[in-house]
Amino acid sequence: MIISTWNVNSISVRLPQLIEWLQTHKPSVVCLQETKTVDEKFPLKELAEIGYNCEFYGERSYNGVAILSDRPIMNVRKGFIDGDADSQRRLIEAEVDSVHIINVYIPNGSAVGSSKYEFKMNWLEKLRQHIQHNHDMNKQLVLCGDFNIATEDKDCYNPELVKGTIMVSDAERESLEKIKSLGFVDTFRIKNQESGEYSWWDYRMGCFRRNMGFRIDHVWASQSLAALCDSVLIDRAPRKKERPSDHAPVIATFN
DNA sequence: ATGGTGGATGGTCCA
Repeated sequence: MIISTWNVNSISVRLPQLIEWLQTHKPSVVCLQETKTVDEKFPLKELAEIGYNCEFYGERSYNGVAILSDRPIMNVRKGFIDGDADSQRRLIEAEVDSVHIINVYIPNGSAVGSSKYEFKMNWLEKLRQHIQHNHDMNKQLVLCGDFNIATEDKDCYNPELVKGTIMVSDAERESLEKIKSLGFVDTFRIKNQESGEYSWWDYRMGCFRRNMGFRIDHVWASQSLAALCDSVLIDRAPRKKERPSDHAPVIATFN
């Protein structure tokens, strides 16, 4: 079973690339972030034509998440249960073949100390409480998406240069670690301890060409599911295309 | 310290 995640930065712009990518890799599940479209305009038919069911939670211009699968998507939930913080659509969850999937687009946070940073920190705490109250870590559970946090120094291109800034600050990492300590494993790190593998590169300053990136897109799994993890790959191919998303897909394969 | 680029949108906001 392949479970993947991809911040597409507009599903309407990226639809041809997404369709090609789905047909190449045939993932059982792909979690999308930054779809940037209202639900009425989600390209349901085009994706159904290539055999994918879709559940989505979008809004105009910003944010938006979706879960696509070639299998039935069950028990879909959108947003936080208490309804708060739903002004931004960043969370969708479902079950596929008895695997519980939580797809998140964690706020970017702009700059440490800004109001958006405060929103990010609050959202992280809200996510932790949500998982603690609504999920069973003893089940097969996935938390994946664009986390907008590089968890270790080796997950960014120049740790000294970016130390303490957005996506790598201690407070962000600690808040994310609290979620991880509920019982998640970073599947990418099960078999790969190397630095220099990133999932996001800024469009500006030729960052991709110079591999100035961050590994901020993650597939985390509960212990029982992580034990079945075969491989995790960051697929840089779509990032090399014309008009790419600034993020690369992450592909996790489970037995 | 600033700017660079890309998407949605229709003058800026967000990343």
